[in-house]
Amino acid sequence: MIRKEIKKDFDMAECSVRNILDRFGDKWSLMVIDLLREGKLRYSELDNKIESISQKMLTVTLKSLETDGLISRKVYPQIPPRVEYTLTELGQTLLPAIDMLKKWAADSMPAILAARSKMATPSAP
Amino acid sequence: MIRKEIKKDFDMAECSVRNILDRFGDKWSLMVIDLLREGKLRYSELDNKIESISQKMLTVTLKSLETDGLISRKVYPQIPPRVEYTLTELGQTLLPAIDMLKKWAADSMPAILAARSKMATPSAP
DNA sequence: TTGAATGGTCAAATGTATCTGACTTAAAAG
DNA sequence: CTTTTAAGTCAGATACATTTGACCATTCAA
Repeated sequence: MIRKEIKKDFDMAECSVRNILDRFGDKWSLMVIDLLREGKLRYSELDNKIESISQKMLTVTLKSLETDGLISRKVYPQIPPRVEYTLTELGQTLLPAIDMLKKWAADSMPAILAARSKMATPSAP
Repeated sequence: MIRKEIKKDFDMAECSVRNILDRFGDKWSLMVIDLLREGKLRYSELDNKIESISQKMLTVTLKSLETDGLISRKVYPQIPPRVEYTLTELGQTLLPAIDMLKKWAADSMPAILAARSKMATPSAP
């Protein structure tokens, strides 16, 4: 997402790993979706929970997720403004896949760390 | 992956979406794994199948996947050289998650495209 | 003796995702 | 009259992923 390639909108025929990464391979999109799984969150709440994100990227990420119909944005015409974000039904359908990835990461971490330290000492004396 | 953050090796406790993206959020890693699902492939075969990848990025991607124990690299001491890459068992465990993502993308594409065109014409005239 | 093929490496240039910091709007509180 | 708040916007700088193009070693075939 965010990239130009998206506009080249995705090739129904190919539907490869590339399309997924074009959408979610950025730094924040999946994280925002994951945070919204429990319900509504305001802009500032997301900002606090993620901490390291810049305002600009939070705005950009939320906008692109909204454009794709994965989250919805509700504005309350108050002062100061109040904006709440929730997952749409479409957005919710992504959660099982995210969970699977998270589970894979949790299960595989020991093996990955082991492989990595093996590379550090390639059967050295 | 490839980024520095990886070295900061990943926080067993957090195990969030971030760790996954730090590993696979790049442009090529998941694609390589997906291509290797059917069996061995030589360097040049991967190069041909992906087309748009540069030699350098193919090398870098393969090396980092090997370091993480997801693929294995077998060199045949011939001239000209022959190098074959295969998924390790660990690498294979990632396939179901990839499949789930691909299925999600295929299923959700119509809805995403619809949402996107709705944003293009926000109930205008 | 030149060229092709394989699996690379390296330096430098490019592209683009992301960050920083300043600014905005409107009302309400001090 | 100044500050605070929420949810942004904008310009400019930075970081880093990726590409381009040159190069290497070795052997066989022309």
